[in-house]
Amino acid sequence: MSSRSGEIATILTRAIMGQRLTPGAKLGERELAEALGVSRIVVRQALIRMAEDGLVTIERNRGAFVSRLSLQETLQIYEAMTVIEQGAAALAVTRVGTTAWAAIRRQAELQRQAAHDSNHGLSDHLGIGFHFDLVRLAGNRVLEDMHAQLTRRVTLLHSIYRSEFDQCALADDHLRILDLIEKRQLKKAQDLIAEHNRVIVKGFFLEESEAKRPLPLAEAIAPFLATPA
Amino acid sequence: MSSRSGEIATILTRAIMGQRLTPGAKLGERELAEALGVSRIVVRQALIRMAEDGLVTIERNRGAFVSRLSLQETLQIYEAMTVIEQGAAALAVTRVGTTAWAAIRRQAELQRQAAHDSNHGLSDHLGIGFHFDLVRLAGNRVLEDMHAQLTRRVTLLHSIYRSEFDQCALADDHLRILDLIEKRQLKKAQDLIAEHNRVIVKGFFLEESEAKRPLPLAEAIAPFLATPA
DNA sequence: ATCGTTATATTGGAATCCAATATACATCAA
DNA sequence: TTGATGTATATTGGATTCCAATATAACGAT
Repeated sequence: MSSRSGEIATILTRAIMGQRLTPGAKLGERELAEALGVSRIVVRQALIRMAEDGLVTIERNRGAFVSRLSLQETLQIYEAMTVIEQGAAALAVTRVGTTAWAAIRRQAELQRQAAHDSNHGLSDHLGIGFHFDLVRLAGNRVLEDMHAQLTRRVTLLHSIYRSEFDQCALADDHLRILDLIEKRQLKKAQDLIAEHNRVIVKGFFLEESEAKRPLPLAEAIAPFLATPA
Repeated sequence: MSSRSGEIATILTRAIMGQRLTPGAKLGERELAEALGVSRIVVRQALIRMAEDGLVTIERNRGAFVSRLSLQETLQIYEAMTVIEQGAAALAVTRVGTTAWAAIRRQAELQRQAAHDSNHGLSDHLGIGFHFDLVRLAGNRVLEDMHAQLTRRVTLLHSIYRSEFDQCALADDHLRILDLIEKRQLKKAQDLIAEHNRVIVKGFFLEESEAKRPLPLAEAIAPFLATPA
């Protein structure tokens, strides 16, 4: 990112994705400017960027807050993600057999291993990566960017709801999706993608997590200040 | 829009969509600030917004320009639009028979009339509206917004390439798409959507239009200064 | 004509200032 | 005590001014 405000936006986005800034948190300009060592203007520009992305909500004369997702918005985001992933699956058919295809398959199997070994952290990480990689297989940057944006927005959910997933089932789904695409059973693959995402959404709303105590702003962003490549 | 920069962004977006600001046009901060009667800061924030949207490209220390679309980007945008419209079609199946459905059907038939009467302007207008309405039928705001963004971006093409479409064929496609959805032949409907969009893309690249002389900035945005509701 | 140098203009950003307004606080009435 | 009202304060949105970095243009020398 060549601009200061872009860097700031990246830092704040990381803080949100890392669940150190949770929905509803106030993002005061002065406070952020001080914590980040930049002027208010740059902070504001960063917040505008993030508002455009949907991660932040700016209220006139009240300031910026980490966005809250309504139930309806959540459902619509997941529905949109499903649409994109289904489309990506259709486009990815032509990629079967490439090295990229082999890679995603390997990852999916690693995830299955991790899930069966109850390595929740790794399994979760690989699971998220799968959806990413599937879209990347489509070879369409525009689609990829839109999907990434939706992914960022649903991260807001993780900060509120604590979900209990059947990691094994999810990992198995991933492998089955790949199988179906390989066998050119696109319709079935797309149906499974839809079902798979429905399960994920349901997982979120089964139980609401205890409210996490919000961190002080400066503390929340601290780990992300050093901007590694 | 509650913020000044949002209003400015809207004005500039309209100017681009109205093809008064064409790809490559320099959007000088000072010049715009003067023409719009606001400070440079607000203009910059507006440009940042639009850059996030893809309509504007900001180059470090060089300024903002109306984005140019590469051939590859164009293809990917249309591919993404196709994916979204196909997904929307799937979701719209449940809307068959509603008043909204009747409305889009009426519009599509109006377009066919206009096309057969060689009323190019009206036909074109209704044709664009069709794709919009189809996505709106899905009842998913997130999907709708993404589609609208892609639509804004492809407008950049209109400013460069002059296309010769077979308006009648396009209008007929629209009606056939509706027919297929009504008959629950989703796969065929989606295939037709894909083919339909492929034809549109091809139409753009058949012949390059004469270069339009760029308007002076102030003149370009003049018609959009009065912001009607 | 080509290359290097200088001059100029523009951007990116900081610091300061101010109006509008939302929130908090205090005061007062029931 | 509780509710309503008015005041104080803090924050935002924006304007203005200033400056460094740098890209572009103008210019001159070879």
